[in-house]
Amino acid sequence: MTEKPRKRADAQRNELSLLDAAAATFVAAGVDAPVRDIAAKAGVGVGTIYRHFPTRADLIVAVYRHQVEACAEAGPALLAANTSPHAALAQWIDLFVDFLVTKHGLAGALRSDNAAFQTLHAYFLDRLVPVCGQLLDAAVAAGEIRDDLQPITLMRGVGNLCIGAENNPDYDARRLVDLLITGLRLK
Amino acid sequence: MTEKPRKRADAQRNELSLLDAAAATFVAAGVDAPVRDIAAKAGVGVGTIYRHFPTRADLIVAVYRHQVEACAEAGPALLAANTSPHAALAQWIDLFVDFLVTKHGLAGALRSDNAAFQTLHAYFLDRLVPVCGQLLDAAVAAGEIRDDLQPITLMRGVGNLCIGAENNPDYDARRLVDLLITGLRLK
DNA sequence: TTGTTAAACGGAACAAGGTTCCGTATCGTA
DNA sequence: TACGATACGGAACCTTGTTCCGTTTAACAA
Repeated sequence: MTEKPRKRADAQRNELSLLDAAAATFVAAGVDAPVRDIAAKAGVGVGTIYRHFPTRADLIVAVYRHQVEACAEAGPALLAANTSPHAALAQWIDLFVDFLVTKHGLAGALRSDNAAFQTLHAYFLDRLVPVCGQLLDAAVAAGEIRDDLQPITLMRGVGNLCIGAENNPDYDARRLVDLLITGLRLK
Repeated sequence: MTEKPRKRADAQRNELSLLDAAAATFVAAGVDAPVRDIAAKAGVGVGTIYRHFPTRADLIVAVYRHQVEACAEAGPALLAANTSPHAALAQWIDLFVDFLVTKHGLAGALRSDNAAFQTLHAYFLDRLVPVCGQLLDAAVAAGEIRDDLQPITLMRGVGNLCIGAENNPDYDARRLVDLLITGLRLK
């Protein structure tokens, strides 16, 4: 039962190089950076990228997995630390916005209907929507907000608002997200 | 002074065909449809497209100009027809959302930082931001909403919320825009 | 009508990026 | 050390945007 087809040493090495190179390239040129650039920076051929990460989304997910996990785990923690669930929700959304606006092009990729980004989309949604739902439910239960907004709609809306938010002087995504969360309140 | 370098008959004809073909193609395949497809549908070579419409944005603007103008003109009309400027604002935004969500891919194009879409961006902003500003000012003057939101930020936010809204069952852009406008209210 | 010319046309050619494929190199093991 | 499986590299191919130039055609004057 315990399969153990351990990967070859060179394959493990390359996977690491690729992750490093991708992280660096994403910072410098955004998550849409050419595959060839990433391969070159990692010192491998393009074939090697596709072997390890069949789609760009797989690579992006691998690079940001830790941060997404951290965000997901912050949800319950914030709920526990705040007396007002609405405040916890606002803080959590803020965390999510922080994450998105510092990853050049990520919000846009999340939105893309390109098949290659399907995995990315699915991962973010699977991991974060339940957390968002928890916060939303708590706020509804506390009578702080309206009860007719689906977690997935909120997540998508916030994601959309973050598109193109990086270093754009006359577009304040955080501000808009804040208005959205405010609009959620009853009364 | 009155220059009259009238265009050649074939050029005028082709421009019309192109506009028709583009409109049809945009409906069927979105505003990102391949240039070659549009050229083929119009029965002209790709060179002819570029001669008439140097960038894709020029073509998009030409196709949707009438509708954008109509939207712009609806602003003052709604203000005059409503006793509450906030209600007028909500209705106007609704018109804008209607326009965007029925044009597959347009909201995304509006957001693109690709140089080719610069003109599109500029046209929409030039034409609609002042109208939005007028509505916003009136609502502020009536004491209905907070006074610290720039028209351009609002327009961009609404545009962003409309990205990917076409036939997507679990994403209700209109709903989110509504929350945003609600969040604007004082109290 | 016909000749001349500037305007406009078509589409081949080129560039850029994604993706596939297969001959070659390397690893792990007997 | 030899051998099979695994992984690698990068050329080649596809799609889409964009440019360029030889050819066609509309406009107009003689």
